[in-house]
Amino acid sequence: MTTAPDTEAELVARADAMSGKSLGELAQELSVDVPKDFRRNKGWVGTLIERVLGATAGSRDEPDFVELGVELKTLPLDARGTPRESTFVCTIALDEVGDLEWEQSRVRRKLARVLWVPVQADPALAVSERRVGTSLLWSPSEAEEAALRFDWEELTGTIGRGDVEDLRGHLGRFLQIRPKAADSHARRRGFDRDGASFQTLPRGFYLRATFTARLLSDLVPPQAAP
DNA sequence: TATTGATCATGC
DNA sequence: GCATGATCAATA
Repeated sequence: MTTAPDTEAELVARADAMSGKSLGELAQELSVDVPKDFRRNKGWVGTLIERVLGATAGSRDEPDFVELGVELKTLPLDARGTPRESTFVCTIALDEVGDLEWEQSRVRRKLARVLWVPVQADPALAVSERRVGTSLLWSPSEAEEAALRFDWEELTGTIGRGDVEDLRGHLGRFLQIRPKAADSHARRRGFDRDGASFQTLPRGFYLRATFTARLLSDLVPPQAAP
């Protein structure tokens, strides 16, 4: 069990030491089995990287590195180096988010400081052969935060008006709301237009891949066009 | 083929 | 049940 890093510098040093290694190598160092695919192990890469870097495992509503206030997110990249998937941020308290301000939001807290860890996710590569890239310790720029805030206010405003059922995945420029549940039958409390409590599908905030792609393009200059 | 909606495992 | 970690897979 790796101990938690004491400083951001130590965290970054660990991330640098990890870059270039394959998931197979890292799994072997930790004596964990490598699945053939992620159909029944969807969080496997994230959990593996957590352990490598010494994040506090668990399901608490806290940053992965509590002392540092840093959140860890892996970023699955396709063969071109572009994120393949959106990034889950947090679940939504549908019965209270309408009363919150952006400053108090879980989205803002979660994204205040993030260590992005790119990992190859080209389906043509065997899981154990996929390699970890160069991590990026990131905080949103003013422009990025303003953009996220805009989406957040629009989306939570819809919830606050009692129109949660109008929320679809296509809403939101960079931040979107999609189901986040065990299955489509899951239910949790929300409020309708009349303020009456009712049961609805649990939902979460996700960052679109276009947003995370930008972060990486700031880190790695684009290759010259062929 | 990009995206949205659905789903899987685990800990407390 | 709800939080954590996400990817799968049907659809547009």
